[in-house]
Amino acid sequence: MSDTGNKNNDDRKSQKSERILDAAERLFAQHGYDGVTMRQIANEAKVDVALASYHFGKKLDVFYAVFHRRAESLSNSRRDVLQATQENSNGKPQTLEQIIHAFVLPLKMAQESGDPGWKNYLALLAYVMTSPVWSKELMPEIFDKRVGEFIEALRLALPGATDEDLHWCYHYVSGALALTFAQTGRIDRLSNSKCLSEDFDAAYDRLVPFVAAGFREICKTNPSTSQ
Amino acid sequence: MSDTGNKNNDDRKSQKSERILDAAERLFAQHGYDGVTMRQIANEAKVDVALASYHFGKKLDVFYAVFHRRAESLSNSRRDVLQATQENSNGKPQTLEQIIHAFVLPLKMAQESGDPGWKNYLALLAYVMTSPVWSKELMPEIFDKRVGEFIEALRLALPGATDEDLHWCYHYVSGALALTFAQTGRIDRLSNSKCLSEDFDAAYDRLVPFVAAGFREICKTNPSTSQ
DNA sequence: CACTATATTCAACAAGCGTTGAATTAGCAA
DNA sequence: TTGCTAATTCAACGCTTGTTGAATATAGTG
Repeated sequence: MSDTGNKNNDDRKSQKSERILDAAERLFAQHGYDGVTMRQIANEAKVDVALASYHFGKKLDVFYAVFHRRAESLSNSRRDVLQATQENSNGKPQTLEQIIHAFVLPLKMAQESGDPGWKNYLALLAYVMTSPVWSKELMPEIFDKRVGEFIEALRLALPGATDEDLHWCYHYVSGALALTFAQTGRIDRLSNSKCLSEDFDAAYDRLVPFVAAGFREICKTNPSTSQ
Repeated sequence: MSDTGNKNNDDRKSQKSERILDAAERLFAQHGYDGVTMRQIANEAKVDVALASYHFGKKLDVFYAVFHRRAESLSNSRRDVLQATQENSNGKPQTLEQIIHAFVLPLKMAQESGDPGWKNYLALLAYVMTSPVWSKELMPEIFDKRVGEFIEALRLALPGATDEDLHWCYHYVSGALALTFAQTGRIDRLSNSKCLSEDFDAAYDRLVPFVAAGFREICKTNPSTSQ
């Protein structure tokens, strides 16, 4: 399966430069930035320790390269899916479930793409999102603007909701997603393996109605005249 | 305020040993285990670098000491609050909101205790919860059993709910809480400072009805005879 | 072939790491 | 005081870290 003789079309992707990013992605996702050494990355990628520096610069630049390799693609995919569902509902406001589904669908697709790199990347994203240090540095430049579009769509579906309510509810969604990405295996243990961390189908299919109900509960208009 | 002359009743708590744990707690919560050096801890605690090893052993033992210092206290407090509300509702099953409130109340109280150490500890807990490595090692021994009691209480309030539904919903709550503890400051930025990471009142007061509605949506009995 | 640019490895550096044994201080009992 | 013990500092150890300049291999071009 790997000894087919096609020369460099396939090899482009399996070059050492990409192998380094793959290894770093997996290791950073599991142990965090400071928990990984350049030598570990090189070992896992089966290259010399100096090669990562040659291609990407300092260790911090390796981390940035890993983070940015899939960031734009994922962020754009989320924008596209949200836009597509907006156009499909002709003028009418989308339902809450549609919006939330559009928000998580690209994540679900990434998880199920078959590429283990995507799973590692989302675990890395969970690490970045929950880190007080990295969150401030890396989330604004690419992912925060998508949140703004998401919130605007929600505002249309939930007229009368306050900014505070919308953002706190989004915050809960964000946390639930991050813990799902992180794949800690805790739910497996707590549920006696009735739930599995890798079962993203189960996680996402319940997440959408769960948070939709939560949004409706928090953002319902205050009872003024019962209408 | 700090130059009162009482000799050793107050000083017991401000001894260097405790100062080391306080410093380590703050640093570990912000930068993770590998992002902190023994010398940073000693600097922040204003003691010699060898003192932490003298009191606690290796760096890993310092981390364990920090984690365990408040773990039992927090875990027991959660058990007590849950038991107390169970006894107050005489035999009748508690409402969802009561159960969830009992689950988060000790966390809210810890945050608002005025001791900045508790804020740092909960941020450390978020770090541990979301780390694939630490979660497996540290969550089972103390915190996981409380989750079992919590789920059992939920099962009474939500008859007919499956184990899978209950655990996935708990997973969402857990993630939302972790991101709240982590205090990344992201919600401040996204909401143009209309929401504040340190505003745990706002976070918890919305969290309870939010997840209660989510639980009801997911765990509602399949429509058999409308009752 | 030679030439060149790129890719990769080798070897080594200075700095920082966790840890520890010896020396010093502080606290307290006799 | 003296003696004893715990607490704290000092100084240094061996090791690992990220990084880099020189050396070597590889691939493509003429």
